[in-house]
Amino acid sequence: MPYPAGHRAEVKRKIIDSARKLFNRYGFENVSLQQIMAGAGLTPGGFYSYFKSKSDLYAEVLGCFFTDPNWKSCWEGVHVDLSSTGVGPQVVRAYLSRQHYEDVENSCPMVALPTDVARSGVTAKRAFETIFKAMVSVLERSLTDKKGPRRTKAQAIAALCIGGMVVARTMVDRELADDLRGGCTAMALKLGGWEKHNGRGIR
Amino acid sequence: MPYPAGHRAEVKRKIIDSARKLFNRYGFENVSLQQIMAGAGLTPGGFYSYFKSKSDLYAEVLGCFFTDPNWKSCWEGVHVDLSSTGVGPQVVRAYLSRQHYEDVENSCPMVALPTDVARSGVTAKRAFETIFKAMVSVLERSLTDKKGPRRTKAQAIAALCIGGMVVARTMVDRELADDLRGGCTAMALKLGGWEKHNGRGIR
DNA sequence: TGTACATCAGTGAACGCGCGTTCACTGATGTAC
DNA sequence: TGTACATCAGTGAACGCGCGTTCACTGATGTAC
Repeated sequence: MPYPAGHRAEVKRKIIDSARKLFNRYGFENVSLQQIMAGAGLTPGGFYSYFKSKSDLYAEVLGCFFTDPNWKSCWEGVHVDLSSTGVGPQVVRAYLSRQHYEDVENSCPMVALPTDVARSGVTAKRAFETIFKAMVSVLERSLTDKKGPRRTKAQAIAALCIGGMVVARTMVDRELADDLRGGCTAMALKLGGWEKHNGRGIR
Repeated sequence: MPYPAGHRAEVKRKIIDSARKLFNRYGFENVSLQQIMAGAGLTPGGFYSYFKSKSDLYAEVLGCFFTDPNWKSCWEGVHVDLSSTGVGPQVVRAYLSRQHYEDVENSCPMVALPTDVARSGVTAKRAFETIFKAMVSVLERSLTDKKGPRRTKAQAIAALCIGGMVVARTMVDRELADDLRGGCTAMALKLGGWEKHNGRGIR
């Protein structure tokens, strides 16, 4: 065993992390293996001892989204750590936040890569389904009202968050983008029955 | 004048139309000029007598979206031709319809290309802003309730329609995609105050 | 502790390919007479 | 009506380039003694 035990695992993580950031910024097809490997401090030739092909990397990157500490807390940890009803509005606000808008590299892939995935193979799509279902599940658990199908409502809130951020990122007018993010946040909270009614109802 | 008057205009329209369909299906960067020109019945060399560069074509394609008869009726014509209040639910239903889901080639670019535009230059983004504003404007005009900022509501409905369809296209499970489209339609209609209350309230 | 060795992570040049773009040329067209 | 011509829309081969992928090789590492 010429190298330490965890060596390969650590290097693989570095490659995936480099790929994730580059994919988020430029999309699947607009990033070369050379760029990905350079981001991990390596040369292009080494790639194929870690992955079978470039397209195999897609699904691994999307899959590792769940192990990324940035987001793990959102979809999995939060609804255990915090009060159940408080998670919904928290996820909505975080998702449509200025921070998420600006931090493209660490963005949720559903915002940065949905059309790339729509054009990709089954593996990438399944990874996306898993992420979306997790988001819907977290939101659904946090809904308080009894009437109406709760899952439908949770799906719509998720779609509103994703759609709002996707469209905001296409705008050149920053003010319009902020306006859109704010409006979607307000309406998502309203849909979930999470709006604040203290005072005049305006925050 | 060795060729008829409208000749160049017609050929240019053919190139743009071919590009629009290919872009919708594969994205900006994943389509070659050769494919685009072949789609218009031409060879690659001729491209540069019509456009300055490939990236110049992006904005022209997005811009021509307004002149495309398929969509023109949606954003511009409809609210003149039909009763003002009926347009909102009509746009929502059409946007999230099975037909729009399946017909990728003739899709609204906000569904097929938002992340591509987010990575593109200012010109493409401005074209997108125009399309989005038009959609919001049509929806806003159709809102009936008085309370609350109507533009905010219209923006959210648009984001919900776009987001729902974008996410639906990423799913491999067709049933899940249909479910999502249906749910987003219902919630968008509810947000706009357009849901039907005849009978038991279920359609 | 020190040396020889087997292992294998990573290198970097090479490959065939398709890309965006250029340009000298072809040939279909309407016009002039 | 028929012919010669000027125009210019479109052709297709060529270019340099960067891509994904391969592979013979290098050299850093832990182990054996």
